Amino acid sequence: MSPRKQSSQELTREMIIHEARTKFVEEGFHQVSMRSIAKELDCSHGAIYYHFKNKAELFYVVLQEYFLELNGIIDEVVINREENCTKLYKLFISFIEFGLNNQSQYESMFMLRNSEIDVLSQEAANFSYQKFAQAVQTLSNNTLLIKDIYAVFISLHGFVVFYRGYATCFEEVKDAAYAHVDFLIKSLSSEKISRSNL
Amino acid sequence: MSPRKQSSQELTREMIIHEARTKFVEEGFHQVSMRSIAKELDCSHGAIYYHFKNKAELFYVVLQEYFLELNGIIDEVVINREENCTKLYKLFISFIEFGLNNQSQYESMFMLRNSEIDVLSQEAANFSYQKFAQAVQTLSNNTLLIKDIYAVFISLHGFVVFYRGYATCFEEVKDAAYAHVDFLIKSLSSEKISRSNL
DNA sequence: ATTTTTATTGACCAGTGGTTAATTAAAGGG
DNA sequence: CCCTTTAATTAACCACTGGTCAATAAAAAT
Repeated sequence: MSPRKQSSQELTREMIIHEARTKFVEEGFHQVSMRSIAKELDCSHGAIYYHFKNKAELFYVVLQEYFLELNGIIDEVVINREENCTKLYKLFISFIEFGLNNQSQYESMFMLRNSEIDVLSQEAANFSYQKFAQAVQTLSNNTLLIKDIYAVFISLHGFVVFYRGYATCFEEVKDAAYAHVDFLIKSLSSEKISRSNL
Repeated sequence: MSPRKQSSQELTREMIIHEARTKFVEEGFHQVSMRSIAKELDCSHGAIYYHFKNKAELFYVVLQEYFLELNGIIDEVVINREENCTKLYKLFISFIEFGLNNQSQYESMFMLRNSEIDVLSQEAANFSYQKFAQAVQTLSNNTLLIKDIYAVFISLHGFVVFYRGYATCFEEVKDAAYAHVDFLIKSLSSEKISRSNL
């Protein structure tokens, strides 16, 4: 009856991305179906496959924005004019805050395994981690061991993963977050003193 | 043609659980379909629904075993005749080891959110955590704060979640695990000294 | 005006979790 | 031993999922 719409209402890549992002943020990768996106855009789901190879590729594009956002947050903290140790603290908290205020995104960015989408975004995830590690290194005046930075990252990751789904936003668990970061910084601090024999 | 099989080859709850467990361990909750289990058992997938309300309930039963296994591991470490600090170290390593050597199970036990199965196993997960916390408390001669024990648990959790999918077993990342646990214990140790003003 | 390209549809595929009427084997009762 | 009841199973069905593709019509190029 009507293959190809009139140009005024033609589907664009941006329209799809926009709708995908909206639903993705609300429901997460697995809960959003290509058909539900198509329905919202008043088109058949087949049309989306003309613009994107598959679901993973579509959401990979959406995810890019959030990797950029996270990277921007890291930059922002480092650039601030404050004490290094204050900035370090804020960096850790900001990471957790991002994770818990963007739970669907965080899941696809750092948690999914063997699901097509993570294969694509693995590089971006790695880059964000490198950025994080570099920031920590800088803010600590290069006094930290790489493996300890890794340990911090993994521990922050654990916090986000643990509270995800249980808390709906950072605000709800900020006290626990502060305590967790305190705990990690305590370890980092004791490193500088007692570590030289291992 | 043949509703109801002859008693010699009737389906039992145990047969289903056994097959479900096998596939579950290999592929994980979401990858295993009720139909694939049925196929292996030479029955229709509808038959499984006679024995189990739904997929979540079936795998919940399977998961119980692994909660017990984890609890057993915790007990074992505590009971050993060794230095408390050695046991504490082993407890942390054992948790990571369990997580990485039982990745599919760990995912359903501690990672899934809002997927029916986690609602059922939340209680068991909480119990296992309590057991872990109690063990830590005991092994540290009650010198630790609850929130620090929480922080350790979350950080260990982070390690498992992070390496899951990337490593196929504990052995592959044991060095990183040792370093991570070192990092956490360093924080716990410094607690005892410097913590009294917060 | 005609051809070519581009975007879209809708039917289709194989798969998912889950339900249910119909059926038959087994168990229980007289 | 027959008959009824109960328990277990099947197959067809539902509404979904991601993904493909021939047919088609609008738009662009000639």
